[in-house]
Amino acid sequence: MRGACDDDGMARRLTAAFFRRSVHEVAPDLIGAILLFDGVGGRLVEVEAYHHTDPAAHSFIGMTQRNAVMFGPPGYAYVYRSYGIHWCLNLVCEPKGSAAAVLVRAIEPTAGLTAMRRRRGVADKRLLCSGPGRVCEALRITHAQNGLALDQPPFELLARNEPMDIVVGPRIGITKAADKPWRYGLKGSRFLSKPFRP
DNA sequence: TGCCCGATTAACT
DNA sequence: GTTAATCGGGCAA
Repeated sequence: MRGACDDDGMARRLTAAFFRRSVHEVAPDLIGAILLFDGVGGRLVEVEAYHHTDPAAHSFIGMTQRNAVMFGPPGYAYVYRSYGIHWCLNLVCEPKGSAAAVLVRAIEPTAGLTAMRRRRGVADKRLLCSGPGRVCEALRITHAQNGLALDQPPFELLARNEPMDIVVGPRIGITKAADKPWRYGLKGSRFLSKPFRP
């Protein structure tokens, strides 16, 4: 999948076709893409891949009320409650039925900094979106956004227009399949939720 | 119905 | 480094 811009130089909007591929192709291709919600957001610098054959995935046990969106078509938001406190945003991938998704773990803030600081209650730019729960608080994403299409407002998702230096490592905060290197990040970014071990 | 636990975070020592 | 906060999902009973 080419990550370049359109002929007219404008950033390309990511649609379902972008997501209808292996979650392990989509995840690294998302690094560097711009994710906005109501105009607030920035550059994706850290994501993780999940798939229904993966014991760590919510979809591993089969379709339930909570994970139903994961089993639907690609290009939609799956939002779930984490630890009874936080919200986490996933982008559904692969053809319908794969129940695969990419977890958004960290964003480099570029738009709506004032709103993010107000919502998060912190001033440090590095603490605004460095973690899946922080991303949702900064962008004000909750269960109300579960099932929304990613290629239309209030979401806006734009492809990166240049190659990125991607680093890979084990996923964070899981106990099952913890050895799988399905965490992807932008090399050298100061906005990761945790550093990648060399 | 009850119990256990989690794709987390912030505030501790 | 450790731990409390906080609550819905999933499953056993």
